[in-house]
Amino acid sequence: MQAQKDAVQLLKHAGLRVTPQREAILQFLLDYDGHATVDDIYTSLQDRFPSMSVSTVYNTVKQLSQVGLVKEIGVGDGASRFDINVEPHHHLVCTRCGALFDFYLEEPIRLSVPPEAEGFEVEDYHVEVRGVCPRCKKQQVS
Amino acid sequence: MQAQKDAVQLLKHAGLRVTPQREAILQFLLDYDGHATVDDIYTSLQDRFPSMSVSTVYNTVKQLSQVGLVKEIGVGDGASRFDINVEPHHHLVCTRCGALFDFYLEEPIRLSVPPEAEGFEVEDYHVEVRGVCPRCKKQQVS
DNA sequence: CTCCCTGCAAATCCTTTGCATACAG
DNA sequence: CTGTATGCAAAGGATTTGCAGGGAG
Repeated sequence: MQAQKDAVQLLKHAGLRVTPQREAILQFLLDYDGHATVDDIYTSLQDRFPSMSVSTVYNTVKQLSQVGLVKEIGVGDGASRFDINVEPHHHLVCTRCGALFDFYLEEPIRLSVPPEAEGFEVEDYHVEVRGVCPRCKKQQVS
Repeated sequence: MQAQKDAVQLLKHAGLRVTPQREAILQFLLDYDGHATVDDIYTSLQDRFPSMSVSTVYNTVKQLSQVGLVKEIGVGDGASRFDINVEPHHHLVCTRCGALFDFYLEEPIRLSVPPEAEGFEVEDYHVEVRGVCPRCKKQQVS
């Protein structure tokens, strides 16, 4: 099976031990269309791994994100979400329903740092655009 | 006293009832140099309002941010922070020490939204730049 | 064989909620 | 007066931690 092998390879290549749980979690994220929360992962894998604990999911996603296989995105309140898309990209967040969409910047940001932060070494940045998604716009009383 | 009056005026102007706690909280934020957490506010006002409860602080900052007197910023993990600077601006976050700096964009972002989000109505956006602040850079073992 | 991962439960942190009382307008 | 804010305590959700046993390399 191609997909399963991918997860294993990715883990090995990242220098992580390959355990059934890790493989399943990574595979789940690879297949998942969207941005999964820890709970999404945990719940969805209950069938196959009834004994898997939440902390394992937390441990795993934390390590996956440390080795750069996934990206943690924490927008607004509630649970963090995990994104298999590790390319630099950003997010639209619907303030009504919480939906999350990826988007890309047409050009990189240019920032002017204040004197106190002179010399700040930028590692990464993330743009969170808040607004109303098309679906919620339609449902608005007009 | 000039400063105290400011807080009262701001509250009145925003249509909020003026209570001693609200006045103190808003005043604290006006004077605070940085981005205070609920706990910062709560702790700092313990002297003057030993009986003030945490929920009052939460209630108050929530309302202040609803009327636009402060801005809530939630970066990464941990507690939300509140910013008296309500102009559109963005933040540098130090991944080592958690320090937070304001910055401004030299020009607004231009985004390309994906087809699924066609028609997304942008209300606001916030850029979170992660990296190493000058102080932490110096302390790095070199 | 060794060390890391897992599972479990408890703990922690941040935030919200319900309700009775007190106070601003 | 009336309605809202306050204080208190308890609940809630997300995440972390400690520890013993199990499995990967």
